[in-house]
Amino acid sequence: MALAEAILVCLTERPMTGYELAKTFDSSIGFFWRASHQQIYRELQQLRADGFVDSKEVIQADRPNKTIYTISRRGLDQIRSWSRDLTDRPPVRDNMLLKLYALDRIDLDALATEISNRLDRHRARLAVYEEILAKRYSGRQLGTRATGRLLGLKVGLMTERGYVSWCEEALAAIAACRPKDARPVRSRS
Amino acid sequence: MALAEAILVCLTERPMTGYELAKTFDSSIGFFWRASHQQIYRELQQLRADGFVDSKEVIQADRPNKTIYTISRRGLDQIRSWSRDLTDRPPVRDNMLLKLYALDRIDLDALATEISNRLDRHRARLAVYEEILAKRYSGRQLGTRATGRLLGLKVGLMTERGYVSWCEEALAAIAACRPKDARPVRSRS
DNA sequence: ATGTCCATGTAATCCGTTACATGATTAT
DNA sequence: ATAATCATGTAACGGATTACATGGACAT
Repeated sequence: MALAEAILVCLTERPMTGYELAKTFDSSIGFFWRASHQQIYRELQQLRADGFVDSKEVIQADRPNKTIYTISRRGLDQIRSWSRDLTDRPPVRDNMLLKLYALDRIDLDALATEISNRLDRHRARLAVYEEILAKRYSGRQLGTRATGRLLGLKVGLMTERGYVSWCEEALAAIAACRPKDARPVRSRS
Repeated sequence: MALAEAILVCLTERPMTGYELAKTFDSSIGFFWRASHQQIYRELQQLRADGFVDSKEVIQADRPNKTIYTISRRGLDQIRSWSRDLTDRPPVRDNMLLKLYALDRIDLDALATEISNRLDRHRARLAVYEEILAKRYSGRQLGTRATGRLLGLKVGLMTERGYVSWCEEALAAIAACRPKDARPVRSRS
């Protein structure tokens, strides 16, 4: 299982609490690996038991106490040894593709709405990636770490760009499947 | 859960046994939704209990008996009503991207091997998709069902093409991270 | 007053993977 | 002989999702 390694990888950046990790899994590393706070707290117990992280409780006045986790030497070794396991691409399970596969049996309006929602999300995500690209990776010499981040970012850019244009094409193709229906509003002329 | 609907969608094509369904989930529909035979047999029990499929046992002489499943009226309704649930993109969890994110902490040779393996797979899958495109969707008028299938195929083509060129770029970038190492064989000149 | 942020958890359920099991037929 | 194909399952485990729970601080 790789949730453990995803957390360890985060902690190579800096020591963090479970809460901060959970937030990180909603943004940066979350682009590659999704995890909820419940998963993270559970896994942190395990990582501590295995000696991959050290923990230190910090008593706070106004706020709840917190526990800061730091990656240990054994944790770093674990990342390296995990990196030698060759994995395959993750399995695909996408409702939208399933719906397309049965396009003649489903509600086309609902699917059009779904694709349109996704189009919005892909555009928004693409904008985020393009901003990161411009701000952090423009025309500089990159070290190993930054090279890896940039390659990951490029997977994201490629994916989002691909889906943006695919969604546009799909919406047009699905609209063409219903030539008899009234088009969704504003087709009054 | 959508495994149920994935099976129902398959059964809109024709009645099938669990075994045939399992094979289908290794090819055509398996490009969009992976499922093992154990999952399928378990789910078929449930679908029958819910009245979404009808089953008929066929006694065979030379071979083991088999059970043929047919989608029912209620099953078709279920597909339609499921198609109205708006879902979001599936969560990403990819070891390879995680390794990239920690490129300075991992074994670069192992990652290069992993990416190279994936490159082979992406090329092979792309060839399959291109053949399907040429054989089944060249220059004809398409009905609703075929339109959906073609749109799905295009997602596949886009994905595989993107990854093929990304893998090539990534291998070059990772090789450039180790300028001091002996290049993997045949760098004798 | 209502909601968001900080900060951490437990419990139940569902889903997917891996391993184990059987047994005849047909192809190399 | 050996492997693949046909055909169907059970059992155990582990990971992910969803729901529930607490409670103060601070902003609108």
